[in-house]
Amino acid sequence: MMEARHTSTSERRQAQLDALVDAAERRIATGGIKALKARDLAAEIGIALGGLYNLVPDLDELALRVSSRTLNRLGEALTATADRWPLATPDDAVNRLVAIAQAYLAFARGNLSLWRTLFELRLAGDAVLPEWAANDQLRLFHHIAEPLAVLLPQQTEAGRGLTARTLFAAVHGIVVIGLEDRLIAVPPQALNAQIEWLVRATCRGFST
Amino acid sequence: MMEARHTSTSERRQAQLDALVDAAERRIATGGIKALKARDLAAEIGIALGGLYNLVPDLDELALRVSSRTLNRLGEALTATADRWPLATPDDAVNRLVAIAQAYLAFARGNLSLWRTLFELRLAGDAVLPEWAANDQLRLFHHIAEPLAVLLPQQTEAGRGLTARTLFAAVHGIVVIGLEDRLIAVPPQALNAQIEWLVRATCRGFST
DNA sequence: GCCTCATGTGAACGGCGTTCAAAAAATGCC
DNA sequence: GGCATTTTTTGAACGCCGTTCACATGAGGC
Repeated sequence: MMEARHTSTSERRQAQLDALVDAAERRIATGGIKALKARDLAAEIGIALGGLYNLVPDLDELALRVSSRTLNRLGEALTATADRWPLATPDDAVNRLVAIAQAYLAFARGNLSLWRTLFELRLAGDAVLPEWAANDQLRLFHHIAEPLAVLLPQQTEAGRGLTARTLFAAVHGIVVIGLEDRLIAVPPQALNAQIEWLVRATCRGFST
Repeated sequence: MMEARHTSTSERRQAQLDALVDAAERRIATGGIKALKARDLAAEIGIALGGLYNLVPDLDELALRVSSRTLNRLGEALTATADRWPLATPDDAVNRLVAIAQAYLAFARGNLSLWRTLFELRLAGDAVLPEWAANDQLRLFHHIAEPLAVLLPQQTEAGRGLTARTLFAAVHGIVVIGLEDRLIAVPPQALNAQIEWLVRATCRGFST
């Protein structure tokens, strides 16, 4: 053991785990979740096949860790976009919502495989969602709920949360189907315009 | 060979293929696409393992055939719903669109695993979508485009087609995320109301 | 130096989709 | 019917997969 000085076992394990998640991320980004092979990963980070299971209980959890990273990068992208748009008037709110939706599309386009695995992951039977994953998601919804507070000041927090989820899901639907070449969908070059139209239309729906 | 009289080879092959797709459909409906195992299927329809590949080139195509059935049943469900709603006035059109969207949700709920495999199927690299599959999809969009013609008489056919795709994708997004227990989403009991709200809001967006 | 114990290893296991040489059945011909 | 030829069916075998576990390896305390 002991290749670097002052390196405890747990520190090395953490470094190996980081390398593993790095490798997993690269492989998913290149070849999708189907490209996550135990033997390839072990070879890439220089440990024996069985050693993987000292770092991670199974490959599903590895994909989950990659997804967590992706979700955080998505959050940063949305934050960066939101910060570029003022939020004083209702018009500002609508514009920011449009910008966020389009940033979502841009992120999905630019991180296609990683973004897809966010939703392809179906955990085995027991299906207990780790709480950190839930928190990651809640943080995303905040980006939508915030402008909604300007647009719908009279609504309750819970009501706006529901609206935020609905709006997100609708935009998400356009993006999923639009980026899926197998389906007859909104053509890729029209996606931005259609998303903008949908967001503006639903926002107009608030006032009537 | 020859167990039933006047049964040609090709007729028996067709019967076996039907039995195979039946079995595949049952297994997907029960356990999702992960439950589609070559050995189980062969045993269930009473042929040898290798015999499967006389009926179907691989399991992906089998899943595709099941998906075709599902798509057709979905089409029938939407047709039945559409037929129950008049289409004389713009108000009628909006109401019908809402009804169709909710019928889509109901179908997804009632055929969860089969409906999911419609979208989980990612065909290998070459990615040529069989034309019959494309036609199935086009027929579905017609159900949305038809009311849109009443709502947007001045628009071109192509423009309405684009709107139909966008509207479908948005509703689809709410349904996918809403029926996915892994994600924080619109709670199931609120799905109907949220879908109705979205459809009505976007329809109001047409006139302004 | 030596014992102890945590850590790392890779052969092995069970399961998967798919293939293919060989067996079996059907068909054609006398 | 009997034999040769072709078609169809069979299941053992292949290669790959995720995961496990008996064993080897090396570090830390004495």
